[in-house]
Amino acid sequence: MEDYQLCPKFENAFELLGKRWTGLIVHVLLSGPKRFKDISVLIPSMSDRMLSERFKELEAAEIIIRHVYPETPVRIEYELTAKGKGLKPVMDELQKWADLH
Amino acid sequence: MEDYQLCPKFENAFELLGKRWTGLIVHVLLSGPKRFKDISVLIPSMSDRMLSERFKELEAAEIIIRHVYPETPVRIEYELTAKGKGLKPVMDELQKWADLH
DNA sequence: TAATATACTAACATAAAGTAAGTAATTAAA
DNA sequence: TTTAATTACTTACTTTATGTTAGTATATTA
Repeated sequence: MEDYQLCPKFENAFELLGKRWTGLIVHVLLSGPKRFKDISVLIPSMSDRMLSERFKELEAAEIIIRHVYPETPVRIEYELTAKGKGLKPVMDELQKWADLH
Repeated sequence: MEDYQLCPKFENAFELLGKRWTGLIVHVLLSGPKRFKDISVLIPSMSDRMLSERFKELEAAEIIIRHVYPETPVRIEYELTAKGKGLKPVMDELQKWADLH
């Protein structure tokens, strides 16, 4: 039961970012909405299967929204929500750290 | 081959933090050096097996140092290196985000 | 002598991720 | 008009990562 001596919010945050690909997906979406294919090209080492799964998780966590444009052919874009965009400072600090070390 | 359109340093950073438990371990070590048992108590949902494995990875990445004090019984402490402590701003920003959302 | 503690390791089971192929809808090319 | 190409996925199967349980070596205390 009483499973956390440490902040449960922080734990939840790492349940998301501590999964492979999640951080990179959020990172690339910080530069603007993208289509499925855009991201799979930007992160070629990730499989489509994983991208599809992560999108669903991030949507459920309200970090991204899925927009469907009923054009022909249909266009689907993924965009960060306000909550998702709120991760920018985290990503910026991580980028600084990565550059330094 | 040419596998990244995005910053390889950033990708490497997420190869570490994008693994389960890694972030939480770094986080608790930010409050000072800890013993194996201390951390396993602070993060009870993580198994000893994982802690042991993560310690090795973090040591290899030069994010933590392992100190052996040849007392009786022997005491072993894990401490963040300068590189490890450099992750504090990242963790701080993530904590802010977690509090807000 | 038995029990307790620390810092692990080993063996095995389950869950997550990787790989390869396939699907439905549409458009363009031969 | 069959053939190929594109997007946004899904399905089936394999491999890797993680979880679970138990065990080890060393030492101290009861």
